[in-house]
Amino acid sequence: MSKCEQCIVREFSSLKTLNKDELIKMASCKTTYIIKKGESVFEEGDTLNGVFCIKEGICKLSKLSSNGKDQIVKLVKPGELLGQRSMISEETANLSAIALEDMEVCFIPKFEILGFFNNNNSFSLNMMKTICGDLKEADDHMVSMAQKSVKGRLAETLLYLHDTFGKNEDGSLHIQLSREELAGMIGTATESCIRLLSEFNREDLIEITGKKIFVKDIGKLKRISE
Amino acid sequence: MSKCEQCIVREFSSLKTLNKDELIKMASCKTTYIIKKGESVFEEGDTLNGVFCIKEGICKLSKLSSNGKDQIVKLVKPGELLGQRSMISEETANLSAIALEDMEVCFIPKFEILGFFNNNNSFSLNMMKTICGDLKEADDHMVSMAQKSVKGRLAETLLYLHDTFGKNEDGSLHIQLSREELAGMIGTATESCIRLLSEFNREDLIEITGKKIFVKDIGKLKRISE
DNA sequence: TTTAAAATATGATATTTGTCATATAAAATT
DNA sequence: AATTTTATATGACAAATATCATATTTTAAA
Repeated sequence: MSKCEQCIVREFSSLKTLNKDELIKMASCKTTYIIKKGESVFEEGDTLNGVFCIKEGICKLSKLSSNGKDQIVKLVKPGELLGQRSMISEETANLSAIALEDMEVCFIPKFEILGFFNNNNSFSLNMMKTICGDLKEADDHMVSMAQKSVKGRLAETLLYLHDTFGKNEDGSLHIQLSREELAGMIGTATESCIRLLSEFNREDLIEITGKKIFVKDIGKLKRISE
Repeated sequence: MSKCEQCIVREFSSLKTLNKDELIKMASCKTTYIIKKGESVFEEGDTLNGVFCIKEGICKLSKLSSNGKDQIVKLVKPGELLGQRSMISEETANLSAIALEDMEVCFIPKFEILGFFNNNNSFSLNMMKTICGDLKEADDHMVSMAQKSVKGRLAETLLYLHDTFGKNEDGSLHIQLSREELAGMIGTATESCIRLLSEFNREDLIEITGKKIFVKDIGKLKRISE
């Protein structure tokens, strides 16, 4: 059982407000899991009796739409928590969490989190702020979906991936999504997504080499996204 | 200064977890405002040093998109609170709140709410649950926007208005939006919205008499929305 | 009441996007 | 290495949606 005190990712989530004793207590309750790429941390409809803290690996939060397509609602990075919403609402999960890379996550049981809520006000407030941040993101995302063209959404998403997950040494986007997943993020058909990527490539906004995507003209992409 | 204890709408929001003393304290801090139809409670970018509790009247929460159109993100009813997100995040308002009917709202200052957070755990938890509920709604709404056709979204929205705000005595939808506002809810051009309403009317899914809309075939609308 | 302005409605047309078919390339399996 | 499966790519076409023009109706204002 590793010590939570020393875990670097703790710095990024609401868990940073916990004191030494609370961290020790948490370390004794937590369970660590390895989730392989493509596997789920949890799925829509699952009951979550706690939250997951991502130590390593990126995952997608997606929802199956009534038309049979998977919409990716959000990408989640190390340091962030998963499943707070369902746990707090006492509802089953509204989204599925699927690993885009091999992941390492720690599960922290509900009673532990509720205990922190009761005894540590800055923890509650911090968690509330995080959820409020998610809400703002979701509202903004909704407006994009409703008001922007598919092309605008693709440009926006490429910039988001670039800014949020960074580049590899060769300059390509660090995060590698399949065309189907990218289409699932922007809410369009896979073929449309591929077509627009080719168009962006032709117009030198990006460069495509196999699975790798290089963002070449941030300014123009920004203009297209607006 | 009216007493919050006796205010019926208190029953519907997180404020229901407050005890008698807290309510008396709140009553002495609050300010009541009358907002006429079309006026704003607050606008995008405003700094909110507290929350508004809606005593009467419905309002829309909308955001101006980069294409110049207003997207309606949510409608808010009496009993609900406005502005919690911005207050908790300590950010300026992300959305504008505009009255769709004459409204009566009470403003409760931030220090008061933060005091309740500190002293009343069930208040914090309840507020957290509300925000989590908003987040779930927003995620679901986003998936609809991304995956459904305009027709599906219109059907969905009509059912939502029907189920959430009810009917007048004559059977027409209680809430009356302009075609432009309805288009702003479903994220489409006003003309497209009008055209589809006419189509629904022709196919006897709804009946249109001037501004009044009568939902006639819930089953078919449900099918179209999926 | 008359006039002006705004909202609703509809047609014509252009653009965007989805669907289906098919080809090629890449990855996984035998 | 050969074969199968899956992912990517592109063309052809259909369907959905936006835009622009204009008519009509409703509402607001003079």
